[in-house]
Amino acid sequence: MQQERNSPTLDDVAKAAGVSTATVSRCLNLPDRVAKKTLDRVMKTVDDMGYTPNFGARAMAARRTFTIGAIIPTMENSIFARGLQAFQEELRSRGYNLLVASSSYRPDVEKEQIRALVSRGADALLLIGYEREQAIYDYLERQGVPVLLAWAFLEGQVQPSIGFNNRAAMCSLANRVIELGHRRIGVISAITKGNDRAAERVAGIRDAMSQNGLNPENLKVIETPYDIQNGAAAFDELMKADPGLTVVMCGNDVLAVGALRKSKEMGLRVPEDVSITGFDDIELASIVTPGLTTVHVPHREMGRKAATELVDMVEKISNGRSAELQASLQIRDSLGVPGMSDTGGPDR
Amino acid sequence: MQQERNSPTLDDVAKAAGVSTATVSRCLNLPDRVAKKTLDRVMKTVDDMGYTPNFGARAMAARRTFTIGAIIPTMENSIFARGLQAFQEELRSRGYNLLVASSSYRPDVEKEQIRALVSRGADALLLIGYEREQAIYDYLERQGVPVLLAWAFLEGQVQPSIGFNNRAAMCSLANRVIELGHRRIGVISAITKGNDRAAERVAGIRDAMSQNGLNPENLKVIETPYDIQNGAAAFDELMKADPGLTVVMCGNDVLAVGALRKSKEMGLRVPEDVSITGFDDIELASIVTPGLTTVHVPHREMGRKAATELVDMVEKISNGRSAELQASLQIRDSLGVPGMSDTGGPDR
DNA sequence: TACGGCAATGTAAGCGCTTACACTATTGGA
DNA sequence: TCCAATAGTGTAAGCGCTTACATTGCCGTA
Repeated sequence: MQQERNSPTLDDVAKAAGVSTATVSRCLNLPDRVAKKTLDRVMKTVDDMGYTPNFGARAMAARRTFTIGAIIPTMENSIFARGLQAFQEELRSRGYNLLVASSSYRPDVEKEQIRALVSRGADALLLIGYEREQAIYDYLERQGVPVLLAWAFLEGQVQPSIGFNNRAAMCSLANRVIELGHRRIGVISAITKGNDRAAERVAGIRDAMSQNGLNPENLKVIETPYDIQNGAAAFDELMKADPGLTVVMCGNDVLAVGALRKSKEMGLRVPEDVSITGFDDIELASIVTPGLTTVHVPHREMGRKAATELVDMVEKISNGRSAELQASLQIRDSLGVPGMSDTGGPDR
Repeated sequence: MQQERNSPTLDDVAKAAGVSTATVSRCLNLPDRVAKKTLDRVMKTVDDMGYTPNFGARAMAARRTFTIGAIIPTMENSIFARGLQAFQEELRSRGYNLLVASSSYRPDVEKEQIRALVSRGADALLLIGYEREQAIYDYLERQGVPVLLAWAFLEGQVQPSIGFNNRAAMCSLANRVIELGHRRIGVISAITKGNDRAAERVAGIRDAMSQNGLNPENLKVIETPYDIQNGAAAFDELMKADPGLTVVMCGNDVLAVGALRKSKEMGLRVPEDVSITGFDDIELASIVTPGLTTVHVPHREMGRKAATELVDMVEKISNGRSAELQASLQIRDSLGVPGMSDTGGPDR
């Protein structure tokens, strides 16, 4: 069961090329410290032998990996995909690699993944959102691993972060909703426990209600895991509990798409009978019919900025600067004025 | 610029617990070879110090990583997400980890990623499709790294693979299309160069044409990269070049969704004016309106089987068994009979 | 009582690499 | 002509872990 790898080592290459291991190593890492002639000969040998350096050994000796780890809640859906793509591209252009892990929105899994990435020698870590045990931040500090948070930005937090204000963004969408005349609002949120983004978004809706003289207590909220099916089920539950709802605001586009689909099944027209809004502006939002009114998040910009900042942190150019990006409303057709329906508005 | 990590090492733990490094290592890896009392004391020390083993060092000493690498063409879209998720779950239950990389459908990038994963000590590799330089297989063989291919299955290939017959699957969909009366078929395919799945799918359509007495030469094919926008553009081009097309078969669902959207913009009704089909049956396929008729691929099953087989290969239980899975037609509303339109069919 | 056997632990040799330091030519300036 | 500076290369000490082998102490048995 012992793996019998006989891949060539630095030593093998050195012998074959008739130089010392130091020289081979230099050819690979600091080519201009080596005579052209030697370099050519060594590189040819490297190619001929199909030599690949052993990452573990290299990391151990050099005490760096040029690898940055990122832990996202989910790979299966595309919320983070675009941002991560940009993150990776930027990282690569700076000479770093990306190691991704996903936590399935589970704090215990995230913790495990953090240890795994540290164990693998990640030079720094990108994490999503603020909310996690303090012990984790302590651990990371002790290990000397810089961390940057993304997809969230809150004044006065200790941890450096690149993101936007989820609460304010959702509040501004809710204001728009209320402006249009909606009074009876239902909410389908992701599970807020352990997920500050989700919690902040719901809070943003309540803010808007208060600002407009509505009682936030009246807000009906259903929490459910990130999944189209769940969005559909939640919509059903919400509408059955209160058929007078004129708008259902969803914590993310995926839930909103589920709601949209369910509304169709229930024979409700959107936005005539009921309006639906999302959050994130993933590609799907522009594809469904009607197009989803949502909050546009600057994923790519966030990914790019996070990458440059994190590299700066690793290279001690910065010791962690936060940046707030702006999310904007993306108005499409799924949000309308209440009471457009022939069957009579709820407030007649 | 030198990272001054002072994270505790095995040695530190050993000293603190008053035992040798060997004992600490055993506590971590073979707990039942250690006296209960010692074990408890050591584990407590490990916890207290926040010790995390250094993966590189461990890999080097143990000559195994319990990590399996997978290189997929893209993370951004969800074709592979579901399969990969299942792959990972199964891997985890067998005590292995997954390391993912994406190649952006570029052979050179894939090659680089393969080296990177080998360099990181992957015990085995999962690759998509057959088509790549022989040199890569040779390299992997020399390195002693088992490989399994997925998402494709072809008789008589040397490499073990878990997948389905793309050609036969698409052929069966095309047969259905022709059965319904379609004669003028347009195709939007992914780039076939370096992508055997894409090429096989187009070939499958030609097979069906031959079988039904149509001339495969007449098939109009546009190749374009995997992206909704591109699908839309290709649809536009196809329909402008030949407005008489009654059906556009797409190489995957993403392109099909693009085509669907474009058809709407062009004022063409689906399937009355033109039918559209996809391939893969990603979630999106059931969400768009009309629902996409497509080929259902057993992603999860494929991921699961690939994981068990790959682990068996690493553990020398198997030296590579192939398995063919069945893809099936998923009939929805985007495929209809030609000439349903009031505006007159092409063959009036 | 003596001793084989076993359980628990320790000792130390690497695993494949980087890099500080040492060494040898070579070069150019005084 | 001599010497300092410099370029090119080699030597060897680890980096943090696993594991074969050696050692120790204990038990049960003859």
